[in-house]
Amino acid sequence: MTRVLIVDDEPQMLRALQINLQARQYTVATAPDGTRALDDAARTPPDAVILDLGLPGIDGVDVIRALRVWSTAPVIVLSGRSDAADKIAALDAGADDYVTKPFSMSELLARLRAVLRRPATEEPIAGSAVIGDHLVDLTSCTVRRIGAGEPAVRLTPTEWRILTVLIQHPGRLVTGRHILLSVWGPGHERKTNYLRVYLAGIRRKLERDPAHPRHLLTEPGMGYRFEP
Amino acid sequence: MTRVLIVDDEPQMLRALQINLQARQYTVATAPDGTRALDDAARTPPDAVILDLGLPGIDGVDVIRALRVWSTAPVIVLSGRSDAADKIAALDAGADDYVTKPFSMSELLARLRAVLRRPATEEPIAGSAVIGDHLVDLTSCTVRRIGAGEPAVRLTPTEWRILTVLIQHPGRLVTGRHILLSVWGPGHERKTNYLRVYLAGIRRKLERDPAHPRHLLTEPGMGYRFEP
DNA sequence: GCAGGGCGTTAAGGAACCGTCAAGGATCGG
DNA sequence: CCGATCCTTGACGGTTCCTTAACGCCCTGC
Repeated sequence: MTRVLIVDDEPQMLRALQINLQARQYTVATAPDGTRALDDAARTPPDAVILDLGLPGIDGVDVIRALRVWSTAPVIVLSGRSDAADKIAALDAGADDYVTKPFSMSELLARLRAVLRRPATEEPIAGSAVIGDHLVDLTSCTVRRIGAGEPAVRLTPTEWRILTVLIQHPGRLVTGRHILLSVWGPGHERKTNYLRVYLAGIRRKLERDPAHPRHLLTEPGMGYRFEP
Repeated sequence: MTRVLIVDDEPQMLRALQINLQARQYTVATAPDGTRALDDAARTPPDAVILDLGLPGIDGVDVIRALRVWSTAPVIVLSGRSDAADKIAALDAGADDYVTKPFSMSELLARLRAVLRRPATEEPIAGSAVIGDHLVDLTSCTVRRIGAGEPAVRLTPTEWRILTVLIQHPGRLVTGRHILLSVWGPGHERKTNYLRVYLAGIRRKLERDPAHPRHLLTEPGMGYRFEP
């Protein structure tokens, strides 16, 4: 059964969506704000998320980002605002579609079918990894020194994105081109010097001996590999 | 470089899209109608398609269906019609997104980034093979010594490409010309000495007795054969 | 027996790649 | 406005890899 998480603070809208989805045999979970949505998603991972942007508390775009750290479930954004800037922010944060209110229920259902159609969830995503004597946790974006409890190391946003790509393919080779596409987007495939700079930084922060890495390996001419 | 096929019958719109996409480093192909779009897509498969629904000739929805028979490239539909019924028809035919005119160019670009973000790569069929006491895994580009867990052997990019060609035709003869074409491309069919050098290197790394190979065999005057 | 072609092996030069450092620009918050 | 942080960019030295040439072996046909 396909599991859909609906996040909306208006009870009416929540109820309307819930009824329509359940009538189509979807399993529905609901949350009234971003915090509880992330909580529910972490406990029982959904197959898709319908997310209202006008939430109390956390900003909707931040909810998408937090979700994208560990989940690839498609996210359809609902919003009353039709500004291009809002749409771009949500889509670039990781949303799969953006629907402005008022919307047709049957259109929303068609868009839901569209995002669910693609090759369901691929490989289970690793949420954490051990590098050197550090525990890297992608779900909470923290690095703790093993033994000590203090988050001694801080990584920059770009460093997190690169690490995420590598850790999500444990043991496998990841080409430089793939990292550049995932992190910087199309048009940056040639800037291999970025990788050199950032990998050096990440290794300096995490590896025990940055000059002789044991987990973040370089395959000359091929790319990089995270070796658990 | 990401390749985008734009299908639109209005030269103005076509040109505007083309300029904007090329400025973002996309490779752009264009087609004025459905027939030529399908033709172009079949010849050089695009990574994404932007499709105007108001086309002369074939109906846009049929173009989507025809494309979906063999391609999984994401399709973004442009349309002047905002009826829910039209959207549903296009989305259920296999489109990934539906944008109504007039639209913001930056929004369209964001939606393009969103649909291109997905798994992106249908992985080329790969496999694994046992050579000597080594397990060669093409999907992760690793060589592990059977028994031990350490990846003791490292192969260079060219060695991987040659091995891939051979392993993907197990038990069958592969001509030297075919390997040279696959690995070095057209114009290098005569450089058979490359093969001698690299096959020697691969055998030295993988075969138990490189002088008397048991898996990477030479067929004198013909080519090479991978014997599982 | 001998010449010749195809193949295996080795070594060296040059190109491409990678790690490192440092400086300049962009962005954000105070 | 200023400082801090992060991203971008260029340069340099070291390493790996690709290319090329040379030499020896084996087999074949004469």
